[in-house]
Amino acid sequence: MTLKADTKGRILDIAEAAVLEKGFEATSIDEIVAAAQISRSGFFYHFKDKNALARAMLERYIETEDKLYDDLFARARELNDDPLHAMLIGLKMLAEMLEDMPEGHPGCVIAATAYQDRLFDKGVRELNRQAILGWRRRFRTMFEEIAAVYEPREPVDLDALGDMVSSVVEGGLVLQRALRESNTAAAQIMQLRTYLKLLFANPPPKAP
Amino acid sequence: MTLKADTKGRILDIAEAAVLEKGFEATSIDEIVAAAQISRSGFFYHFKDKNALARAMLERYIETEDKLYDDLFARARELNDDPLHAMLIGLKMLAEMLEDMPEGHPGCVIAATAYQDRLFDKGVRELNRQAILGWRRRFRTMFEEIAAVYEPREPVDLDALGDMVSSVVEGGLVLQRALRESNTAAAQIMQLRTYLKLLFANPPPKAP
DNA sequence: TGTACATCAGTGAACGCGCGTTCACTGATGTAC
DNA sequence: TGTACATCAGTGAACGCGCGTTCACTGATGTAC
Repeated sequence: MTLKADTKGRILDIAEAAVLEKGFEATSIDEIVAAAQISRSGFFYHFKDKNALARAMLERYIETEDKLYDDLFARARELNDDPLHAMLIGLKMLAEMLEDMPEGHPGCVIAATAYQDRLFDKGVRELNRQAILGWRRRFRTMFEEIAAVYEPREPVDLDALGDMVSSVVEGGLVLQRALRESNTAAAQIMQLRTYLKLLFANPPPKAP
Repeated sequence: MTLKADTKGRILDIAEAAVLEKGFEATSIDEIVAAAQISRSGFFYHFKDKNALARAMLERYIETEDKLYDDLFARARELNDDPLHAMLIGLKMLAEMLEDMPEGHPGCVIAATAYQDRLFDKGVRELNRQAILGWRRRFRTMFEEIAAVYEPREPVDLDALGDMVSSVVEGGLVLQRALRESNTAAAQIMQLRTYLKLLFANPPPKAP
């Protein structure tokens, strides 16, 4: 990994932005290498074919997103040790983050590839699937912790509730892109937050 | 519109299915005409170019979806004249409909094109935008009616709540596609339903 | 310190295939008088 | 009822351009002895 160049990372940045605007098939290697200021063969030095680019793009995106969630909810937990309040703080921070992006959040690579999955091999599709399942587990664990303290007011499937974080983000981003607004996704996260407040409104059974 | 043929409708059916699997650019006119059993030039008799296909596809999809919402929530309202309960019944029916599709719901054309919008002209993008805004208005009106009877327990932005129906459907479908499950979207709608139950749980102020 | 070789990060030219689109044409059905 | 013309729903061949991929090659840097 050279300091100055990092051509591979540059290619991935360019590809990601282009894929979110036009889709994978419509993003040509020619346009990528032109923007990255290398030759076509330079591209094939880094990626054996176009599918390898898709896989690398997804792997990097998932890693980044996982780390973001790790950091964000860890910080939230530092601010308040109660699992419910930590979750509410984390969602607020997530909403603020999305709203503060100058050009609006560009969208989610997972959603983009989910609607083009026949273009990719089984490995890429499985990567996508595992990412979503990972988020389900992540948030389910957090909701279990909350439900152990605050009894839910309505019966609730914790897997579905875990999925709801991803679902609301993905749905919000679809709407935001289609509307060409910049705060739709943040508003949807705030709705989820209100839902959780109402769902877990019962005070802890035993206050020490 | 010939009875036997309806070639144009057949083309749109085939194109829609293909676009949801691979995206618009990767769906070739050749594969469409092969499936529709006409020649390439037959395609260009019905659509002046590929962008016209996209527009027609979206127009038809939006019309179908609007009619579906019209029918579904009208039926729900017939079953219960209370606006809240009608909404809850409507959402349940929507969830059941999604869950009962044998192959799982194929996905939403709006979402697919939202992540490929640079491929289309301004007209198509605006069509997309207006569809989402139409759904926002539709559901906002219904929520206003509900809020006039049941005071919300938490302050809530009714535009965002209106968007939430689309958002949860879109998000659920993204997850469902990525997971290759068939009931994810339905489960998300049921979460929204629980949210609404909690949000509008206060009984009507004046029972007659 | 010098030399030999290996690896890294590319270049430039060429390939053939598939794509969207155009064009002149056609046979069946509908309409005017 | 017959004829002339128009419209509908296509066909078949050809077009040129852009795409992903391959191949032989290269100059700079790193490593072994």
